[in-house]
Amino acid sequence: MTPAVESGARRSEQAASSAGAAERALAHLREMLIGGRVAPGEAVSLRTLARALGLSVTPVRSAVNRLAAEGALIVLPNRAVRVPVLSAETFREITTLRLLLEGYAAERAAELITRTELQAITRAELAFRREYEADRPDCDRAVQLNRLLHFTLYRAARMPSLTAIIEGLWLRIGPVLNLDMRLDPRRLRSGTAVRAHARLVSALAARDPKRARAALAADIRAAARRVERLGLLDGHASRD
Amino acid sequence: MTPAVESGARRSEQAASSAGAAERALAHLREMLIGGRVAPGEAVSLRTLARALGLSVTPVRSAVNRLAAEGALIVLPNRAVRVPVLSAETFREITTLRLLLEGYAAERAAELITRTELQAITRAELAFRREYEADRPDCDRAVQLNRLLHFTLYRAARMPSLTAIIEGLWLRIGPVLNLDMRLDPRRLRSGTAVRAHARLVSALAARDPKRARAALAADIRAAARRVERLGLLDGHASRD
DNA sequence: CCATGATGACTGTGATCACAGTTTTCACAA
DNA sequence: TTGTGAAAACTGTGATCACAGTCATCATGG
Repeated sequence: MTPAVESGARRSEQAASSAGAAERALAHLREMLIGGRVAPGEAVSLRTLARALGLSVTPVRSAVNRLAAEGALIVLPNRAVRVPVLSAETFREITTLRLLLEGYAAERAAELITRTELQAITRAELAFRREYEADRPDCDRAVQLNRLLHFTLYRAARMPSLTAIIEGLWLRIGPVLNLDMRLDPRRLRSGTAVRAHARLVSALAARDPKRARAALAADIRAAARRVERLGLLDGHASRD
Repeated sequence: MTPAVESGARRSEQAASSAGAAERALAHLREMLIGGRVAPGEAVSLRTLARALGLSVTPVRSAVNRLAAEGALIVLPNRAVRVPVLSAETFREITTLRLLLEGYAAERAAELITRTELQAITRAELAFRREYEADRPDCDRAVQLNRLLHFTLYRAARMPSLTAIIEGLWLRIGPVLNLDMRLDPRRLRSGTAVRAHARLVSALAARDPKRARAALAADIRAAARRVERLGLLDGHASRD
């Protein structure tokens, strides 16, 4: 695999994931982005990342290129790679697309969802609510649960390509959404989000497409409003 | 740039496009795919392609990876790269998404389109119709005009991310759509397509979103019906 | 004539290096 | 202290090579 004597590469850590190195780098970056563990505007270095993952630059570059193609990363004219800072305009466009696509997915899911899937969503909703009602909520876990809830819903629509497109959108808004969630002192979101989630679950149980869509739309719109209000976008009215 | 004495690489052909090598490879592949110049199931070799383009495998691999990420190419378990053969199911899913997304774009475009853009679309429509009414229609040109017509429409919706997503869908169905158009002895398509295009232009001129969407939907549905009827999909009822 | 096995030409992947920039840093002078 | 400039350390990119695996070809033995 390595022409030289596998000098710098860690073979020991390879056992962590049996997949290819490029896939591992991609998964890592995706997790960073949609988990909001990187801030918008932050620089990403191929070599640094490669060293951190115990890989060479080749698979890392492959992953970065893919993400850049989806708009989840940008390469500046300098060719430097950064996490993009969304303009208000771009953010609104993505929100519109989310309403269209995730709304459609919710409608279909309401018709096609299985009992098992509904149970999974219900469990996620419960855990999410509990996390936010806790004294010291764990942001990482809440983000993860929110994602689980949404994507089991989307997968229930039985349209893999649609799910993939939605994932692409989440990848782009992940940093701002979760930057927000981290900055948020307490539960600016939880109120509306928890309510919307509850309505969603109830609509799914009733197999009511319209209500499912409405509930999801409320969730999306609330999150969007919050982000815009906090001024995390490029038209930065960040007060301080 | 090249560590060795730039042995195999052609520096002479580089003047063709000033962009990076990876971008050139990507553009080439995209053109092949959405132009339908490669057949579904056809194999793609990195080294062969690199040699054809006068590049090394690195930029070609980058391009292939991106396309594979979008589903426009697939890597088999053998790791061999091929143009995917769409299953009927996948094709129907993409058609559904096209109706949703391109339909939405058409609605917005009907409201936002400028006079210049409308003129461009009108011109494309005229040229497209003439091409099909010709004695010996030029398939390549017809495909190109069709694409021009659709995408100036989508761009008129002023949602770059939406346009990008639609491009991704076209990339995946390009091979079958145009394989069809090449196989098609004459104008199975032209009738409905030309009619739909005409209705589209008229709706745009009237700035009527609903009619624009309906006309576009008719176009998409007609193309989908044709592909399914010809049995170009994975549930291959290919008679011979 | 057909089955079979070995060899050789392919496949993509990953590591490494050379390169051309850009950015940062840091020393030196005004 | 502040400007200025040179150098060093970084940035991504592309080419090349070593590798492991698959596939096809073809010779050989039945």
